[in-house]
Amino acid sequence: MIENLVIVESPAKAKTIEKFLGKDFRVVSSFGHIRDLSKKNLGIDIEKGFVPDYEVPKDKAKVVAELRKAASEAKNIWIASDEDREGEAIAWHLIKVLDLDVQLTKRIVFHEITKDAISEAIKSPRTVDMNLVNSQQARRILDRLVGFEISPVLWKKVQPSLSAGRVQSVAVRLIVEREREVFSFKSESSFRVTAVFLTGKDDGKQAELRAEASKKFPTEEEAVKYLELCREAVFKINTITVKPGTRSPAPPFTTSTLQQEAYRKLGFSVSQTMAVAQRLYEGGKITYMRTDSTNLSKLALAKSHEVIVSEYGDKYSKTRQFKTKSKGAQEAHEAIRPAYPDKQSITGSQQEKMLYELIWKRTIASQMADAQVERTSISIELNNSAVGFNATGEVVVFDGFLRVYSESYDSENGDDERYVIPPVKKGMLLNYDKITATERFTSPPPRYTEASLVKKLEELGIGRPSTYAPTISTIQNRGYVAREDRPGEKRKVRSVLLDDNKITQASKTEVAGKEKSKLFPKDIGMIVNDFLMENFSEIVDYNFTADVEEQFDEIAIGKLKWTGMLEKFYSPFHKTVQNTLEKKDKKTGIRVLGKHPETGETVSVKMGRYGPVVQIGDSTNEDKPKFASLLKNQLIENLTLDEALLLFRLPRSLGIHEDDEMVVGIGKFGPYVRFRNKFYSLKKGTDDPYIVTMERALEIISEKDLNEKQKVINDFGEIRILNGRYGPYITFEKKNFRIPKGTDPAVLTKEDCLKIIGNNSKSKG
DNA sequence: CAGTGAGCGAGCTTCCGCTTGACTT
Repeated sequence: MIENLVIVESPAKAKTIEKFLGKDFRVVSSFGHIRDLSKKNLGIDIEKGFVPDYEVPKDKAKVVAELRKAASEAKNIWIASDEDREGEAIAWHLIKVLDLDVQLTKRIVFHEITKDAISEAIKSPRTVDMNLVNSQQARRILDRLVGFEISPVLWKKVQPSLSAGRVQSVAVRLIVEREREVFSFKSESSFRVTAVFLTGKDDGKQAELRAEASKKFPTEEEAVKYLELCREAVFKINTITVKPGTRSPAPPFTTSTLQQEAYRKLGFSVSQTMAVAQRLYEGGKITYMRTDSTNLSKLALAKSHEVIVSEYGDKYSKTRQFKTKSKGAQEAHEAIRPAYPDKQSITGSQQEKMLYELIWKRTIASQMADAQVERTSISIELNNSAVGFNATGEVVVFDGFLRVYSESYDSENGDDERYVIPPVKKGMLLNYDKITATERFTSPPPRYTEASLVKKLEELGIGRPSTYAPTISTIQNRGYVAREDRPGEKRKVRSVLLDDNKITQASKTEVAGKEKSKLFPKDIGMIVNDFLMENFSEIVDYNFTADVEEQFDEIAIGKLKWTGMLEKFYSPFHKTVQNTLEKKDKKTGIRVLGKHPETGETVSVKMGRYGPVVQIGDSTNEDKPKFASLLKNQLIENLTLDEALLLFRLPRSLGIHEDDEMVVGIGKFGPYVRFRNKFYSLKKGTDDPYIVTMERALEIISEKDLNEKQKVINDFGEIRILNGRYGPYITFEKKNFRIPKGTDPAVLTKEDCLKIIGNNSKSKG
């Protein structure tokens, strides 16, 4: 018999807490929820008043069995799941599943994982709060109703296996709407005039003063005119203002801000960040990584203060507690911080080190003094124009937290480099060194990255720290959106230069609209989004979650009955579902592009069985309609008639070579030549499938055939030695094995190969 | 891997949030 059994949610937390509690306590973990709505069917008896049908999922059976055993051997049972809606529900499910006594089971919560906080919690146990549990049940059931009633509508009206949900459907909506904004955006250009002035040379030294004209010029002509004025002008410093300013550090990391910064500073994807953070957490190096709180424990505040004072001195320290701003935050945990703030670095993988250092810096910086800056603005007047120049500069007087950390932003143009203004005086006359008018283009709103999408969802109060990464995976797995790159397009940028009394006009090309790892909607995502907007606008409303959250909060304080809340939501919702099923047609996103210029047949584009497809003609005619698939980056939404017609020019025959036909086309992996049932990729950038000739195709074919011949170094039947991208290797039973350095692969015998295979499998297994 | 677009029908898909491994490459 054990005296006390404490159940927490996470095994790593269990380990830590057991150390603090001593011998009389055994601490075990539930690994999150242990019970959920039945997987089959809806799992809710609506007629009886939304009675949930709970079951222990297969993968939790073992955990539950172990918990049962542990519970039966303990005198007192303490449930220390998190202090939020989900945590309270976990506690209640534990009581139900383990057959515990509601009154005798002690419910406690830890606000932080420190010895003091834990001993304090043990002193004041309570019982489970059923209002809070009911608000969780309402949340769970509402999500199930939304997901399991709308998804089947999509299977019928759009495509099988699709899904809709309170969170994912809004995430898709954001991406679809942003793409449409980008698509309809019209870029405008204007000319920005910048100057480099030379200050007077009192002591023989000339300094450069960079400034920008107070006005932009809409046309090149106007810019030239202004530069002509500048050529004759006398420049005088009109005003100088110096204003002190401060900059404050950002709060410590939450899940969302960690994901954003790790993406911007380290290039980690959202799921990568979570995986690395999980390892740091399990290794006891950081606090829990799924949190919406910016709160730091007293211990962390004190430790950080010590570190800052000893490393940087007293005046760099400023203890702060940040208020969590995000909507719907539940604050069951601390912010993400180093477990031991005095450890500036750790051992581990490169990624672990980098992420840890980021967390350390952010935490420490949050406890440091404001930076003091001095912002100088200078205005320069011209004697012959009302349009003058302005120069702004910033000097850091006291670096404060900047010494350790400065936050990154998503903004594309990195104009925020700090510029130091040279010493100047009011009334000083300046000569120009050169003045440049450069064409600037307005840019469309930026497409979402995984990280900026998380930020937006958090702002809307949609999703939770534990679901940001999975949600982003889901909408990609369903094919609604994809993370893609775009090469961008070249455009001409004009400029006018005034130098040495001469005005010259020039232009160069730059690449605009280049994208790296951005979220793009796919056709099926756009079709599903439009379908949901038409039929379930309430669910995809940006405020839907916030509205229901308000009601969950009322349930949690006993002001609203959870079944009543569900009833009020469900009856109109269910009617909409049935109405949509009965009355709405199948949605294919069809667009008629026009008439075929030669045959006059209708050309349309839509979602077909195997993906987006262009169709010429229809089945009412004598001739069967013709079909062609869209290319990878084309969308149903903005395909033109010309682009559609071009798709029918492929695949095309190049003619007969040695009795066999040679065909060129575009497949999943780009343009190809097919000959004797083998596929040969065309060279990117050099070969165009629409104009490539048989002669060139033969070159490509013989090159690849030669490579393939060279690929096999030796063939022993099951075991083969091949030349790969990373050098020679052995392949055996679909597994690949590296050949030790310094070994000539050509002389290896079958026995040698078996030895290498044996060694490698041992070290792995 | 690089196609497909005739039609029928059975059986399957799906949510959000809380937790980690167990899988394969």
